Amino acid sequence: MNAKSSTYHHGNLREELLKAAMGILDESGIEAVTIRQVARKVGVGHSAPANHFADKRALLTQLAIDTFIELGELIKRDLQLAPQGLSEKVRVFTDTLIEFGLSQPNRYRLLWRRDYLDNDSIELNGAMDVIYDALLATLATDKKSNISVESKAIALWSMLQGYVTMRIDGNLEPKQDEVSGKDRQQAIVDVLLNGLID
Amino acid sequence: MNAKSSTYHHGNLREELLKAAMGILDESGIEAVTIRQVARKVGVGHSAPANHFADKRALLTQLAIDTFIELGELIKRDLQLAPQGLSEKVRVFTDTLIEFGLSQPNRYRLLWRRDYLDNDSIELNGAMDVIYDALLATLATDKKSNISVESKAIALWSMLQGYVTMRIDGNLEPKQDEVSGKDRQQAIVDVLLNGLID
DNA sequence: GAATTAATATGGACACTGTCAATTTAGAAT
DNA sequence: ATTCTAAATTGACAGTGTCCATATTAATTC
Repeated sequence: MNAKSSTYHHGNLREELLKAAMGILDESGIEAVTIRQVARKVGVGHSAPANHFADKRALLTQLAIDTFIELGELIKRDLQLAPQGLSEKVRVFTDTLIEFGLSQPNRYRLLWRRDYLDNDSIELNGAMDVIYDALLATLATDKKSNISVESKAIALWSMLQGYVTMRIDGNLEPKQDEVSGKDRQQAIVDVLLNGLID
Repeated sequence: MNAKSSTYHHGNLREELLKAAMGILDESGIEAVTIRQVARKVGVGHSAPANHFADKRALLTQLAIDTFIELGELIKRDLQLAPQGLSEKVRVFTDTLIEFGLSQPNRYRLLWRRDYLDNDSIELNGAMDVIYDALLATLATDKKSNISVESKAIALWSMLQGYVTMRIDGNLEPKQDEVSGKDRQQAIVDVLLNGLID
């Protein structure tokens, strides 16, 4: 009844669990996110989370949804501030996404760990579509029409996905391009914009 | 002593464990590959594998090494048979890699699951380098020199990595390009070869 | 306001995991 | 033959996700 000791019913457990889980994810990676560990961090019994998340997958899916939303907001904001040209917008899109991935590696990784997520989640797919649609809309202004917008989007999306994953996993050094001296990420976007060969 | 009943010392357990583990991987995915399950399948105690693999990571790493070697052989063979032109060779490289990924999805996925693998393994990195070097060697014949070969290789490598992953995970339908009518995988290589915009 | 119902939290249990330790077996080396 | 060593065994431990019966509290109904 008093302000302190209403301990049994937490009142806000769902949010607290998500916050704790996200903290563990950031600090120690997805492997460290266990139901029991999250419960311990919040100071609650190991079965309490079951009232708010059907299973571990549901909890992780919510984390992924929140992360997609966060990333989508960033991208939409940066795209609006970007210069008008297509290549400038493409660069802003890639820069924002790469920057996010490198600064929040564990959250970014979670986005693609479909083995841990509920792939049929409407919310999850919707939050991802927001980002993909922003890319489609950007590329739709292109005049080069012998290849569909979809293929262009998939090409860029795929390249980014692969690049960020490899950078995060330490498979790729953040070196500069050996010829142009530009950042590697700028160089590979150049390749896509201008083509691989003459 | 007789041919049948020398049960205690298996004699060939390491190979059998690898075979069984690969079978489980193919059938049920990496999550299903557990030391105990593999041991059960071979018909041996749950601690027997410890004599041949220091831990689960070592076993999975060996599977990944074998898979990289297998894929490397395919790529080298197909590249030799390919026509001489650069874009033709690039297409053979991508086709072989995508075909492998789609037909052996669980093995392909394992290759990039660095959280499950011993990333410092000389053998593992060496087997991967064989493939990457083949790509570098192919691209080195290009005359377009305002971007380094490394950046080109990373761009293509990244795009393939992302594309196959998304295809395997069901994130991408195998539809044809909406304009050219070509296969999607051919279309995105077109994007890379010819550039995104005019 | 009292009684009932629904939501939420608890601790115990179960089957599973990877890994460790002590023990047994069998082949190899001396 | 005896010793040594590699390879297998079973048992144990701590950890996991999830289910279950129980306890507590909040909300709803009468």
